[in-house]
Amino acid sequence: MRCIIGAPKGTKDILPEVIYKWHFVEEIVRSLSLIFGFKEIRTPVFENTSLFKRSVGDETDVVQKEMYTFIDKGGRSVTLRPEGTAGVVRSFIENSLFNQVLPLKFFYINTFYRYENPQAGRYREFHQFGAEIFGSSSPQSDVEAILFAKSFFDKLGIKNLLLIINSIGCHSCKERYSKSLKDFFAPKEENLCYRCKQRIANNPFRVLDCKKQNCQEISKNAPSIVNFLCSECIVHFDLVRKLLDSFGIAYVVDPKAVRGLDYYTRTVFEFVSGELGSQNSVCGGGRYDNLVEQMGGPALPALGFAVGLERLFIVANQQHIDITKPQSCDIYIASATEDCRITAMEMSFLLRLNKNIICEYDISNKNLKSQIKYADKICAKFLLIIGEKEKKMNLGIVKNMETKETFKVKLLPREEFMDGIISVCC
RNA sequence: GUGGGUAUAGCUUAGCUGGUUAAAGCGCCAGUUUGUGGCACUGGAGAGCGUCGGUUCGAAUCCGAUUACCCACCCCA
Repeated sequence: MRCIIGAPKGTKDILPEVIYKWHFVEEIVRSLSLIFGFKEIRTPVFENTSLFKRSVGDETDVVQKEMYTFIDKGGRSVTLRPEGTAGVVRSFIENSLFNQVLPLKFFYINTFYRYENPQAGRYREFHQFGAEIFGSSSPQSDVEAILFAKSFFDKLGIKNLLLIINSIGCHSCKERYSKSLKDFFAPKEENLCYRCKQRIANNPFRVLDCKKQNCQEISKNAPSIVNFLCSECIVHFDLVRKLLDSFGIAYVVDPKAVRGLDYYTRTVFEFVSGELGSQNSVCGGGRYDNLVEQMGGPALPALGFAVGLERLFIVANQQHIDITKPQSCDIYIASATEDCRITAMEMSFLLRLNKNIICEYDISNKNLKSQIKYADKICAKFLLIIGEKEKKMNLGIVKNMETKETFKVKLLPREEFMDGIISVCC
């Protein structure tokens, strides 16, 4: 059946039958964050458009073509968040969190929005678990972030992820590299595409990403970032690698790994999976040492990463990671007559509210047989039958649906009833 | 934004070269004698074939457009 109005393109409902998987993953995020000292932060779903333009970068694809931007009734341009870092950085500065003891570590589980054509592992609304660390420039914090992500995957039982790392240099390295790229591209400007001609001036790194044939050809011989790293950046990257080595974390250095968001500096990393189809990245992140200052805050180093949860589930399913479905009904209370039905209802509330037992009873006037069938279908562990004769004798029949064993319990007094149920069912 | 594929009951599908009330399995609902589930049997509800338009005496079957989904490019998680 088709609803008159369907869900927007690229969005998905998460139905009750699978929500427990999300709860499971979210619970791992929360418990792990607690242990690792990352505190949850919640920021708005929408921000002022300029926030993303300035932080993510005006020339990036995310800003250029993927943002859900609209004018609100007050004439303000606002945008549904396409990523998590910008909002957290904004909040960090706006709430003067830099005055607290540093470093500070945050995590979030949020929805994000990108106007893209959906495909495997890509949606217009998607979920990310992300983490950010503010106030440390040391390689330890890079590895702290990487190990946090790694521990999360390990805890879930996800295997065979490849960790890719690279250094794209600090502000001054990028500056020098940028200048070199400009010098390289300038004489060839005529052969570049319209967009790239503009990019040379604004953001020459993006020319390297352009997929127009001509631009790609020209980019082939462009200088590589590797040759522009300053000694500090080289030392930093070496230390990151040494730390990873000493922890026995396998990784691959890929000099071409460049994150598509402008704010990244120095270490960038990514966890990729071979079980994902074309969108093979489950986690991406890196350092953004200039962003806080650039957004009006103090000059503080920072870094972070984000895990795409939809993609994570694809990998988890591929690897048959089993997440046990929680019990949906402990006891179903069936009733034979109208009068018994009321008793069933009373008993349900007693058990629910006093004993935390997941308890169901008939709310649709089914006959006894149908009620029992229903109890079976919802996988009730126990069945309590309130029968007419038994009720007169102050008794109810409890049946273990699996073993078919039956027991009798007193209905009154209430305390005795509840104790009786507990002793039989727990 | 571009390219390819798909579009039939809740789900998975059959409907060949156009022809009467569109079919099956699963699921759902009800019943199979008095108050007890999972099996079996019987019956029932449920789609007018994504949408709009065209060709035709006649279309789920042909053509066009459109939308959505799947996959890919780009980019990202």
